[in-house]
Amino acid sequence: MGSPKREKLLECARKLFETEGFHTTGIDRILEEAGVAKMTLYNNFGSKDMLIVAVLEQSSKEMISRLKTMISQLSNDPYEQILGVFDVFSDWFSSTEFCGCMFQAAVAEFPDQDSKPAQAAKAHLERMTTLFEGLSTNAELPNPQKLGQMLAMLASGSLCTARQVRSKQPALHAREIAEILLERACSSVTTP
Amino acid sequence: MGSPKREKLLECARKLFETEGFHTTGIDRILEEAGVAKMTLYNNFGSKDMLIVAVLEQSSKEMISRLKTMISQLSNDPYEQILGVFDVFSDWFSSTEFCGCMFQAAVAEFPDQDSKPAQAAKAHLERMTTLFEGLSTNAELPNPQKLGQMLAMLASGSLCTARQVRSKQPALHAREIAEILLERACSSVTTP
DNA sequence: GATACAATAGACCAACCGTTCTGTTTATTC
DNA sequence: GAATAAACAGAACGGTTGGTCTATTGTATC
Repeated sequence: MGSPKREKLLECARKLFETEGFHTTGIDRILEEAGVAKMTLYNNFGSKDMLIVAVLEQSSKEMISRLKTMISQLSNDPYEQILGVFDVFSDWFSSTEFCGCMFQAAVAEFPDQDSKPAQAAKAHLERMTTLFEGLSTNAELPNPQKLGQMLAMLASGSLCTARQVRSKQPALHAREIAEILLERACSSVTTP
Repeated sequence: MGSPKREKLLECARKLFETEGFHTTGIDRILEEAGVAKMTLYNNFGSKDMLIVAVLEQSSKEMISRLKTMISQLSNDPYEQILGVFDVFSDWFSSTEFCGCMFQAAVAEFPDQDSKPAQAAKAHLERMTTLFEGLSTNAELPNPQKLGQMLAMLASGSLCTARQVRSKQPALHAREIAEILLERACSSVTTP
């Protein structure tokens, strides 16, 4: 399932798409960076768009699973794990490599919602929402679905703000808001 | 200051950029839609990028001023006016024309932060933040700067979520969170 | 050593891009 | 009515794009 050339292609494409955008980075740039022939790209992925989709899908799954392991390392308490997501974001935003969220970029660069890249980006949003919803359920909070959507929106907001201001502050603010949100949800169920 | 041809160009360009993206819509599409000769574009704006900048600047000023008048029509209370922003968003998201926030799209399509379009998009974010900060100051809430940043982030989150789910729900959720935030900020100053 | 397969480099393609240039038409102003 | 300037249509420009084709090279397996 993953030939070394294919992996190299995915890795370089991801890096370039992340830093320079999807439309702006040409096929040739990717090939040059990966040290791979043109036909290997087309044999493996079929087209540039499908390469983009493959990059998005791989990145999404990788990000979600990494997020899950990192927050589970931080705490066993699902309540703390929710806040942990924003701690992970905080570190991410602080790193020099950070240049915004690929999936938000994909949504913007492929306005046609029916296009494959746009659908891949949407799938990621749903995974993030499901992640938050699951954590809210584990924390036995009321209305976990709504809370999941709110937290995912908060995460999106911090991501797209961080892209512009290039600081960890949006993550800190989002965490603070999430804390208030959880506190309220918690007290609404423990006190009448 | 604004020749009719120039206005027509700006209007059509805005519509096309909004619905189909900046890179994807070519010069020729805009000219065809506006019924304008190529040289009029280059005489008025110099380049495609500068046309984009002009569109972004005009749209930003228009949006901010429209937002201000709409929330002032809703209420005189700055507290209610803050929430009013999300009511305006709610209507916006519900409309069939809604296809996401131009400025977030610009940020994604121009990853180089030093590029003119990216700077124009950043200027808009600052205007939004300043708007919320001003309203928070008027409402005599503590730490209006931080609150302004939080509310702007909330607005961004609702915008980029709405682009994907195409519903008013993100606006409703953001409004609810904003309400909680204001309530807390308010009580922290009235009660010890 | 022969066969088969994968990957290579690089020429090649049509299409499109943003931009410039040319020559003509229209409208405004004196 | 002449002069000036703006807008026009459209050809042409050089460059880039995603994608295809060809012919060659390496590398396994039998």
